[in-house]
Amino acid sequence: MYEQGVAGTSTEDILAAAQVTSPSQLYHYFADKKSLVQAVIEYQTEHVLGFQRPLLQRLDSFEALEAWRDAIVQAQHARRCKGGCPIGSLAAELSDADPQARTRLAAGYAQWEGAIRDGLVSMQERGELDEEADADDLSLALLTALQGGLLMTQTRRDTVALEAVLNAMIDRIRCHAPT
Amino acid sequence: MYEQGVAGTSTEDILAAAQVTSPSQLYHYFADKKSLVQAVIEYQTEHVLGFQRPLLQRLDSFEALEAWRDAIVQAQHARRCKGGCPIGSLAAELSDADPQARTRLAAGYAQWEGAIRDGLVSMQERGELDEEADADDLSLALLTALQGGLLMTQTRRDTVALEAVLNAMIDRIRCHAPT
DNA sequence: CAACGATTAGAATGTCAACTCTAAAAATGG
DNA sequence: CCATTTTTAGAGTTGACATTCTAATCGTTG
Repeated sequence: MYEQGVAGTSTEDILAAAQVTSPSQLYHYFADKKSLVQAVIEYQTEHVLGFQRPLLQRLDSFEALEAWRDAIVQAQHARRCKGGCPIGSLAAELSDADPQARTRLAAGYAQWEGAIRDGLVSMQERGELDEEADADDLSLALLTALQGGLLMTQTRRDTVALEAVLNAMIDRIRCHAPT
Repeated sequence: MYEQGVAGTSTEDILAAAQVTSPSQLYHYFADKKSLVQAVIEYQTEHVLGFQRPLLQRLDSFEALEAWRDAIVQAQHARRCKGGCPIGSLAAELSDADPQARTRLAAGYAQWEGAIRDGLVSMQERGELDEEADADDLSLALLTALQGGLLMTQTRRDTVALEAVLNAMIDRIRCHAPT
């Protein structure tokens, strides 16, 4: 579903990917495709946060913030700029069509945003960032910029736009740095 | 297709929207659905640029930049935060699946980016913006941030994230303002 | 080992979507 | 106004896809 989209993934594709022979297995564990998609959203949210949290939890300096940026850019290169964001791709396809999916995707974004905010707050606690900086606002803007960067990466097949937004946002955060 | 996605739009939906009774009409003017989609991409690109250009061509001040931001936020509210970006929605759905579509969408983004850059350059010419500011870089980052903002708007059903990125980017550009 | 629930096969069904075909109507133009 | 091309109707074909059904197998427990 990440590679071909939800609509572009048939039950047969799912069976093949799961190395399973009969659709009855699929329908034994999932009521229908929609509830399987819900599970996919949860799975991808875990996947993304599993990748992001280790990087965000040690946000103690601007170097760490740049390392986070580099890891993301690096990951896109590794998949040859295909695929975009696992959450963002689902969000674009499902937000308008499936209200339950939308709710779950919004929750995933909220978690992600929270992880970024925690990182920025820890930078504030260490004195790397001005106490007056609005961590809520900056984390939301950073995540949003990242979403745009990943979409542009997917369409342009290069990470130039992704690097441009992330650098712009990091520079903006740096405006709030002390000293 | 903007409302339901390309995959979610059937030939019958198209006939109904075009107030046409027979599929033979559709296939008289378009070879297949894929080439119709190509036409949709071109149509939406024109549509977006038609909305953006008037705002971007008179970018002579930060007030004008803020007016651009406000018009976008306003437009999202008008459609109750549904739909996202007409180009971005297609980009997310088609970039990986249809190489021709991807190329055309990337070209659409390039045009849009160019329009933003022209606006920033005109600000430089009027002395509102430092000559040393990298208009290429800023315009790409601004468009990318906007794409993320529109996607987040669609999923969150509010424009908070959109406003946060756009404000962040405008503030960053303001760092390059003289005086 | 018997009985029962959980799991799996695999064929089958019904729906819907993309596209085609034949022929009729409508426009065009000499 | 006739001939030719363009456009439209509308039924029909084909294939794919989500889902279901019956029955078989497997695992577990008394």
